[in-house]
Amino acid sequence: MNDKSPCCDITVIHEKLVERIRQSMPPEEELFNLAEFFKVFGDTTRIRILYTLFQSEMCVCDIAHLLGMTQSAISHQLRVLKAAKLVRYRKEGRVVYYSLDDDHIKAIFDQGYQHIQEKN
Amino acid sequence: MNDKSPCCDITVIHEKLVERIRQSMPPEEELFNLAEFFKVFGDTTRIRILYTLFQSEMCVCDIAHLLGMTQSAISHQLRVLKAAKLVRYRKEGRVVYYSLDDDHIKAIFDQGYQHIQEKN
DNA sequence: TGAATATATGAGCAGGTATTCATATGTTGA
DNA sequence: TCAACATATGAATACCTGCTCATATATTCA
Repeated sequence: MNDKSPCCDITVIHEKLVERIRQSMPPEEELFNLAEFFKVFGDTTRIRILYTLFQSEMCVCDIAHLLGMTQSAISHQLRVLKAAKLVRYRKEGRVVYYSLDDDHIKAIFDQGYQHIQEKN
Repeated sequence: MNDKSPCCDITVIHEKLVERIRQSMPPEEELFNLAEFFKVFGDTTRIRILYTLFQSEMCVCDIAHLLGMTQSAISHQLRVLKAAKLVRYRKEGRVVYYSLDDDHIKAIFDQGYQHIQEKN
C-alpha cells in the first residue's frame, strides 16, 4: 500500500507519530512468525496436550485416552506442536513419547493463565 | 467419552499415569478460555496492532494508515482485542485512542519473541 | 516372514475467521 | 440543523483449520 493511502476519508491525523513508529517496526516476517507461534497456543486441544505434558512425558495413545479424543486427532496436533518446536519425542519400540521442548512454553502458558485469572 | 474408549486398538498403556494427570487437570472451561486468549495473539494484524500500541496510544485512523490497512479491518480487530481485554480506549471528540490494557501483554509478547529467536 | 499394533498422514468436510463493502452511529463546527 | 468525518458494525465471501475416516508406515513378537 502506498504512503498516501487514506485510511479514513482524509490524511493521517498524527503524521510524526506514525512515521516514528513505522521506523521502529520489526521486519514484517518476524511479526508474522510470532503470530504463527501464538496461533499454536490458540486451540483447546493443543492447550490441553501442553498441559498434560507439563505433568509428564507421555505417549500418543495415553494422551488420546486422557483427553477423550482419537489417536488420529492427537497425532495431527502433535505434528503441529512439533513443527512449532514446542514438543520433542523419543521412540521406544512402537511407542513414541512426547515431552516439552523447553521452559518458555510453561512461562508463556502461566503468563496467559495469570492474565485470564485477573480479568475475571 | 467414556473411560474405556480405546484410543488405539487396545487399552491405555500407562493407566496410573493417565489417572493421576486426569485428576490434576484444571476445569475444562479454564483451558478453553486460555486457548481463546492465545488465539487473539495468533493473527498477524492483531500482533502488529499490539506492537504499535507498545510504542504509543493511537487512534484507529493512524493505526490503519501505519499498517496499510482499511479503517474497517482495523476497527474489527480492535473490537476483538477489546473483547479480550488487551486494549482499552478513550474518546476525544470523534477520535478514539486505543492503548494497552496491562503489562502481561508485553511480557507474553516478549516471551514469545524470545522463543522464536532461539528456535531460529 | 506374517500378524498385531502404535503412530503418522492424506483427503474431505464442516465450522470458524479475516477482510471487504456498504452503511450506521456519533461528534464537530459552521 | 446540516455537512463533514472518525469510528463501528452487519452481511457476504474467501480462506483457513481441526476433526474424521481410511490407510500407510514401522516395530514387535510368534
